[in-house]
Amino acid sequence: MSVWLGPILQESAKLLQNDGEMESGLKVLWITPLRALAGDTVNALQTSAEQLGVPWRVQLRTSDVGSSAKAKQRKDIPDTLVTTPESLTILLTYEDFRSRLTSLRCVVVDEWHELLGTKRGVQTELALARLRKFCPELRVWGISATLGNLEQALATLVGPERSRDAVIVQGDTKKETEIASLLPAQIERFPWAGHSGGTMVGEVVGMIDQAKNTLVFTNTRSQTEVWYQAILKTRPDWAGMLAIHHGSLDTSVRQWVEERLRAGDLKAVVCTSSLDLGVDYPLVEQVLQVGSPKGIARLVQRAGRSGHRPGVPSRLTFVPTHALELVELAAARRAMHRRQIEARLPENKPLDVLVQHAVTCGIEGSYRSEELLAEVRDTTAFESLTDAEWEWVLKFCKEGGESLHAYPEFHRLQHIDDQYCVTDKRTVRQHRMSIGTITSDAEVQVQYLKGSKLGSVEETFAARLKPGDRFLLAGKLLELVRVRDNTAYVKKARGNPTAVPRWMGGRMPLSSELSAAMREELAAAARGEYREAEMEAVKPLLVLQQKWSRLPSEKQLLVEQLEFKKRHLLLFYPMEGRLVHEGLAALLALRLSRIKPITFSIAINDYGLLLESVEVAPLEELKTAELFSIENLESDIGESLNSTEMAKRHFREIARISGMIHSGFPGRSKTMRYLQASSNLFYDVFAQFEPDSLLLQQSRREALEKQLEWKRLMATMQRLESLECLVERPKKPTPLAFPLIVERMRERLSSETLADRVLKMQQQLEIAAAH
DNA sequence: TATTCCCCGCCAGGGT
Repeated sequence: MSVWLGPILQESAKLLQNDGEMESGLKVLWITPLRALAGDTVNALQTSAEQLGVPWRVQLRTSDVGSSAKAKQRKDIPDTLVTTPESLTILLTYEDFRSRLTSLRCVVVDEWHELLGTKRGVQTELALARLRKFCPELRVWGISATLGNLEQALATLVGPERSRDAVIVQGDTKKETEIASLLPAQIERFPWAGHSGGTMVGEVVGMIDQAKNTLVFTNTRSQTEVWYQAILKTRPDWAGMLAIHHGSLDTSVRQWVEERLRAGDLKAVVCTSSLDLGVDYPLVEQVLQVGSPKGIARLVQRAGRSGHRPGVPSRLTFVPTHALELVELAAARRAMHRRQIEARLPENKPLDVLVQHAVTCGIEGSYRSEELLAEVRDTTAFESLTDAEWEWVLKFCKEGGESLHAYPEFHRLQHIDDQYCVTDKRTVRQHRMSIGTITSDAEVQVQYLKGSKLGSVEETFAARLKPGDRFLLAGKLLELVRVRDNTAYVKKARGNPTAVPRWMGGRMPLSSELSAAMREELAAAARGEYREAEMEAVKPLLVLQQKWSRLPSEKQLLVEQLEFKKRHLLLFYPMEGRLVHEGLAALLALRLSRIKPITFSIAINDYGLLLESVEVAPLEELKTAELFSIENLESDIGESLNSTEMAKRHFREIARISGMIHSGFPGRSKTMRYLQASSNLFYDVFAQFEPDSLLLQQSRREALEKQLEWKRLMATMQRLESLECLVERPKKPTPLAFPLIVERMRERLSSETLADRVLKMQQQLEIAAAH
């Protein structure tokens, strides 16, 4: 970070000097998406200012700043303010803030790639449009990691009007990134399926031992807990030098880990992407990645945690958890060298965020409809907002729309003398408390009886625990004593855990770019070209796939049909990530069952999908074109999946952001059940009284896009339609089929029985392969 | 809703 701040501050100081006499007041506003980054940014900016001889006061404004300090700050404003999008929006609700902005010359948005493509990004766009209106001469700078769509990122940051005159400045030092893999000694003995990577613990411990310090990235929070225990079991002498870091640990625990890491006295930290960003650790020598990186950008980002200095290469070692992940890695490396980094696509017209903004602006002062509309259209997100949509938004803020007008608490905006404003004190207070676009599931805090906090688990997990049950959190074995007031009180325990908490995170699919690169790598293997070390390692398995079935070229789609344990299996391998496969599986099952009434069971992973049935599926009777036709796609999806239920669940987010439901005070959230129940109620009321409500429409659209990757599904179907369909009838489950069959079994078996069964199946297959 | 499944944010005003 310090690499960047110097020149940026110098530039801004120069520009300000050119503007003539320096006024007192706020000059630079620095927006960062991360609170953890804000404190360091303040220090770095203050140091740079002193070195440059610019007598500027730099201050922090986030939730970490106490309310009295915040109140003082509003009267005696510093020269530079470092803040988050949420805190900035709250500032924009104060009527005195506008008058303090006359001296503002420059806004810097740090880590813009993190905000772009999210509703937080849209919130930032709207805030920037306000600031530009208050200070027309404002300069806007963004700092971003490499992205597949930098031009679009720029346009979104500065707004449609100015994007032609805006410029992209790239660093001239090329960062070297080296990616290697821990290759299993014998690929035949290496798991064909699974995800934990347990077989690699020994090798990982060896790697950690050789380096001064290591970050071990895993894909899930529960995986960090399991890996932490596994490493410690192998090397008990590392107790105290090994730490754990993920998003469900208490801030105090995380800060302690970050400080120890910075001081350089930790051997290793097992973490999730909670350490992707944030504080810079020049001391990190080695980065390991356990399991699929899912995308090229993520891989590069994580590698970048090591060698965080100019001129020093970043290095990452990949630890596969099953054989096909080696293909992923080989593909990711080649894509990285071609600079094929994923794009982050900006959100388009999320009206829930606009509803929130319209109320925010009405608190700051009063406005005329056309006036705010023009300002809002000055963002890329709402550039194409129609008059009718805007009228609907205002009406919704004014009287809760068609459905809620009987309830005075939804009459948030008043319309007086052609001006809109908020007058009710309670509305103001409630609105400030619920500003922001991040919605999360209700969690139960976990703390010792003595009082120190450890972190949180999901409500559903806590509900299943009985006093005396033991579970892992923050690398410790804990025993539940009691649950009270949304807090689980625990004490240290001995023995083995009875449960490992699982958190429902997002279901990250393999990115389109990585999927495409993977298909290309497999196609090369089909031609006999094994171009990377990982591909050489996995070669025996791919040769087996070819022998028992086929490896498809990029112009072919492989379909396998086989009988297994008296069931008929139909397997497709589009390699498009799990979300697309989920929609596709439901759709194919529906279209096949129209020809012949069959019930299918479905399994999916990032590589393909499985349809299982008692009777054989009528595959020959459908042409590829009919199977993958995008005609009637929407109604077929609606019929095959419960898309109303999907939209209903998603509506909770929209109801929260648009201010229909409130989650209570920070840290004292109402329970999930309550929130889901009230958002369901709102959904039903809307569906009955205002079925064409724009927020309902948004909910349907977003549910499809976020839970099924709708656009990608359409593109996939068009791609599949044009491919040659290869139908193979292997006698045994092939290496590609195997993980899907395991996935299918998972639903019926406990995890231990499953592990045994997988081992047995694989051994049988190995014997078959030997012959 | 499901279970392998990242991360990120957060009031105000008056009292001591």
